[in-house]
Amino acid sequence: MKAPSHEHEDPTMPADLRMTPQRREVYEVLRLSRDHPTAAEVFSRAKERSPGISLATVYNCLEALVEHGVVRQVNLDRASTRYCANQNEHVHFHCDECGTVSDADLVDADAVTRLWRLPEGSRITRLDVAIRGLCPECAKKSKSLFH
Amino acid sequence: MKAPSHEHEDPTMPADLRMTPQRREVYEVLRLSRDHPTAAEVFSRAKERSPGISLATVYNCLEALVEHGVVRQVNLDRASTRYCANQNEHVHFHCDECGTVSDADLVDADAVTRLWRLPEGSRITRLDVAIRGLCPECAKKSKSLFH
DNA sequence: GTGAATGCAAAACCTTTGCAACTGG
DNA sequence: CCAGTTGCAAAGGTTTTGCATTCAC
Repeated sequence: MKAPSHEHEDPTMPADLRMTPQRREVYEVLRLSRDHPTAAEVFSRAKERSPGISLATVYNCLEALVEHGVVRQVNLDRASTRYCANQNEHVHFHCDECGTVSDADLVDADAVTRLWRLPEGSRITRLDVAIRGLCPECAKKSKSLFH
Repeated sequence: MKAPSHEHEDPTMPADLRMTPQRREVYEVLRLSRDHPTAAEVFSRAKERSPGISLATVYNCLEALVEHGVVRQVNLDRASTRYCANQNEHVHFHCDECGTVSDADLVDADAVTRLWRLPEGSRITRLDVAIRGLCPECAKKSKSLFH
């Protein structure tokens, strides 16, 4: 039995997001990346398989994907915006030493809103948490310098 | 009895931070501001009392103050970096509607790090939390549109 | 006195925009 | 078919930098 031939119907994509080869490529790059690439990095990876693609288009595609909720933006200080296709509720851990950005999954969603004393009557729509520190590898190295 | 004349000895300032009129002015602007001004806003407020000050110097001063731990940077998405002199452990609440940025005190800092599954062996040095939503005023207005 | 900070302008950097050509649904 | 997307180059806004001058300690 063959699979149905409606291969253009990607269930992970919102129906109102017009799919172009470039958007597919940009999304594919992100789906295969675990390192939260910047727009420039997405551009250079996408160019390997789609040489004609332009940086402005990569920005356009990323914006469209973000607006449709398929991709998340990651902003850390003033550095270039990074992007990830991980749709789980998670926060970002940024290593001060090696600069890598990794995901940390949410364990207790209910407890989150009790951690801060918000003004009475305010409503929360989004939570951006960035944790900085040393990743396990760098923590081990820095420790070994002193022992 | 007069106060001692060592007025240059500001106990809130680290001894190794060389004080210049510009740094004093920039810090004073921030101390008197509750609205987390951007560098450009600090510049324009500082100019009122110190007309000779330059934007590059404001950036220099802010950098020095941040590095010495007297001032905190506030980054929200790609918007201009904002600055605050509030040294309490706190997070930032950003209203989607009116754009204001306010402080929210942290109730339980230790709990924060337990809400997410961090990589085994990682060490935390800093936590940046940005909460987005509607401030009490805007929440009230948006509610009244529907009732 | 001397290393560090200032002010100015120019550069760097990331991101957005204007526009003609093209294309997905 | 045609609104929406692309690619290019140019513009935009924020932040940094080079350098001569000035200043705080």
